[in-house]
Amino acid sequence: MSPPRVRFAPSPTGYLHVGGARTALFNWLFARHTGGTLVLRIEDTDRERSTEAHTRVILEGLSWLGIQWDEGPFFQGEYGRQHKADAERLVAEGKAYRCFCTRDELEAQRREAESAGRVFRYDGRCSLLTAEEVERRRAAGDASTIRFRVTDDEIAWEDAVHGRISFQGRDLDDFVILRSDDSAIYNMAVVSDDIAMDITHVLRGDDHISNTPKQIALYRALGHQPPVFAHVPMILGPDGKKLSKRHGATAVGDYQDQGILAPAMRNFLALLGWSPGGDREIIPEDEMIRLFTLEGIQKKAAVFDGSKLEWMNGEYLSALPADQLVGPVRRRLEQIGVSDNGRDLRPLIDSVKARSRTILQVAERVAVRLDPSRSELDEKGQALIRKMGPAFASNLLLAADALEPLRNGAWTADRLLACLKDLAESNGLKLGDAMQPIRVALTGSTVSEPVNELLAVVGPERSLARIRDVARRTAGEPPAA
RNA sequence: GGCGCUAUCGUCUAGGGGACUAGGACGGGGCCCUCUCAAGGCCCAAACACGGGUUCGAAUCCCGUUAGCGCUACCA
Repeated sequence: MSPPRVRFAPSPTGYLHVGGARTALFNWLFARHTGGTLVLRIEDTDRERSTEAHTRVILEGLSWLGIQWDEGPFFQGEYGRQHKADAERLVAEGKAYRCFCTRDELEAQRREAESAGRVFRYDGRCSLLTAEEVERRRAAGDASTIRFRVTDDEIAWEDAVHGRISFQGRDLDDFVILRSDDSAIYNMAVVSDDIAMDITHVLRGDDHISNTPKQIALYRALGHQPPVFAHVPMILGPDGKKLSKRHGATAVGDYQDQGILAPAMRNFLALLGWSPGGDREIIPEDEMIRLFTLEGIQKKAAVFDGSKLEWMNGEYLSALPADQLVGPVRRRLEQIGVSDNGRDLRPLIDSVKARSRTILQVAERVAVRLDPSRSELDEKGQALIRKMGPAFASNLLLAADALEPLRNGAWTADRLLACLKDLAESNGLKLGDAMQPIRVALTGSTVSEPVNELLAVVGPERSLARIRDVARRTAGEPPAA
């Protein structure tokens, strides 16, 4: 059997949605796993809503996620002649027919059916037209569409994720395949293109299940073997409804902006609706490709859980060498207007990345270490100052004096720790009472890397200046109640 | 309404008739470690939608019910 050919076919009517991104990811994983080919096709036949900007954003999103396509991008809009030719061929073979019903007439029929409590299905009246009548009306310039003639047989297929799915032909009506302006309707265009591109496996959202019988009927009418269909489940918001704008971030670009790492996003998305079996959570790209199978795809829709994404991102962040974080962190620093003064950011990144979950957090914390005066006192920091009372400022001053001698050349994490321990001991302080005020002074918060390491990355000048500054400004605090 | 799909902890999932006292992960809670936090270690709470079958035996197979979702355009 020749290697599979799959495709990802987004319409450029919006940004790259996480659902679309996951569909693309599954196609890519399948292609890589099987040694097949991934074709990218932009379905831009909806002229009203498609834009080049959207196309570009979608392509960038895919690239960011590390999804490379092997062929394309092709633009469906360029294949209009083929779509039309296929539709007309079906008419010539009697498998489709010209329909002269206008939208208004159709609308009236629909309303009538509904008020009678019936389901509206096109009754096929135009299929009764004689060849002469059709010719006469076309010659007269009457607009017409082409409708596909659906037979009553059962249409079934073995879906790679759902198993056997079947529809009855009589539940379908004769659907339009070519508009009166000669452009193809989605189902026609897709089938025509998938045939032309030799697509062997169609992996797409399961909201397309009800399109599938129509498409299979078209394949058969066109004399082609339908591909294997694999309908992947939808992604839902926390309320169980289809994920949409009102659930917050839904575009992959949003996550990129929030400081999510591409490998984390990819890992998270892969596990939404697919499982290699067993307990795997963090799965590197090559493993993922090796383990990916259609059988591992879930039937059930999955809820997008942002907190798990963040956790996973934190895992990737901690594991990533600081080297690879310098670029993104520097970009973010520029965005928030912080200069790195030409400093090597790696030690700073190393000291904060284990405690961070996004690049944004890393950058924020690096910024504070670059310039402690940027820190903002948070609630816990305020609570500590209240609790310690005058001791907060006086311990700070004590520390500054003790640390002063290390200023020239001895400002290392080891020496700083030893010095702080001595300080606590000789003044009868608990280690925490010596350390915490420094932490708060430098970061505004009671949470950070070990204080000696913090001091080391901030450096002697800024540390000492900041400690004394904060000591001076808090010296007037009232004693604890 | 019609047609279709789906149903295991709050969430993502493991599970393919006995290995199930239903496992893991996120999130939540507790303890240990500890200058704080994170990490790490240990522990706790938390699920097979319901009802019928089939079977010696059912989370697993079948049927029904219920619920959720999708589609039902000269949109894609």
